[in-house]
Amino acid sequence: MIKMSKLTEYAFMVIMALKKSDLPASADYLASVTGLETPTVSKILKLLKKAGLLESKRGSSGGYFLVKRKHEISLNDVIVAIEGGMSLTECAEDDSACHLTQSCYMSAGMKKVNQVILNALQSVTVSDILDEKKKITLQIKP
Amino acid sequence: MIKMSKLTEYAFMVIMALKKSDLPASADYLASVTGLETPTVSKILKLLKKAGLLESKRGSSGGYFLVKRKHEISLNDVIVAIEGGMSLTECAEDDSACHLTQSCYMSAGMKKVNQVILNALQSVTVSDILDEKKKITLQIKP
DNA sequence: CTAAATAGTACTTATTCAGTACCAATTTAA
DNA sequence: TTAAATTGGTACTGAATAAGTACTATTTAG
Repeated sequence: MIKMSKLTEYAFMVIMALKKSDLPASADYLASVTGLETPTVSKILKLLKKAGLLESKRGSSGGYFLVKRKHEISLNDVIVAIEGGMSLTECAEDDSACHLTQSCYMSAGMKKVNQVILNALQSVTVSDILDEKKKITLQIKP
Repeated sequence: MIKMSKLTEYAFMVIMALKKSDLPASADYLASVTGLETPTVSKILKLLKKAGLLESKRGSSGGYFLVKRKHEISLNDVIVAIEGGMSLTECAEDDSACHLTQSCYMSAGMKKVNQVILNALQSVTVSDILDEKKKITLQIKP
């Protein structure tokens, strides 16, 4: 089964747990709210920060807080932050990644498929995922 | 990086190598054509057969042959055959797969995103991937 | 100064992936 | 009828990746 890693799933839960308030939330607090282990939450928070999705404040009463609203964070943003993105094949994003390039001609076609999937992932935001009532309508252009 | 497994990539190469003729091609022959190892090709062929994408004939001058045309085999068919499909999260296809169902509400939204990706994978055929000149135009409906 | 919290690194364990090996069953062709 | 070619199935091994854990340094508020 092709799927996102557990860590990425957890990342959505962590983002979910972050309120829009400017008060930083500690890794410990987020762990207790989500039911995940603190080190796991901590690892996720660092990756999300590195990707610019949230900021942190050190020291006592420090913690993490979102710098974007949930409807400004796409599914793709989170996937890129945690596992470096999504691409059906290596060659579709880097032609030199395959030593069979000479005998294999999937690359061009795969790129197009990847683009479609990428568009889908970019069109859906975290807030879309959380709000079950909102209809997700996607406009995919080839 | 979320991506298909190597075996799935190889599966496309193997299908590519199969001519539309009714003459069966042996695993050995397909290995030499694709540059892959025979046992690897053999494993792929068995999975593809199990999924109904091709048939086999035993004995001397036996081998494997396609039962569908390449434009009738979708990207999704191959992914399902080799690795059981694609679903961003377990919960999106099986609610019982997650013990956090009580506290996590991604499921409904994820299902929608998965549906979009599934549509994309079903809309593209093997022959689309191989023919670089053909424009892939997708009609995705929410 | 002290407590609380992030930052960073390194390590361990579990799971999956990729590849290999072997033998049984079947069919064709000589 | 016999031998060679080929699929069918299972089991195994090593490598790569993922997941979780542990420890220490750094920063900040009070």
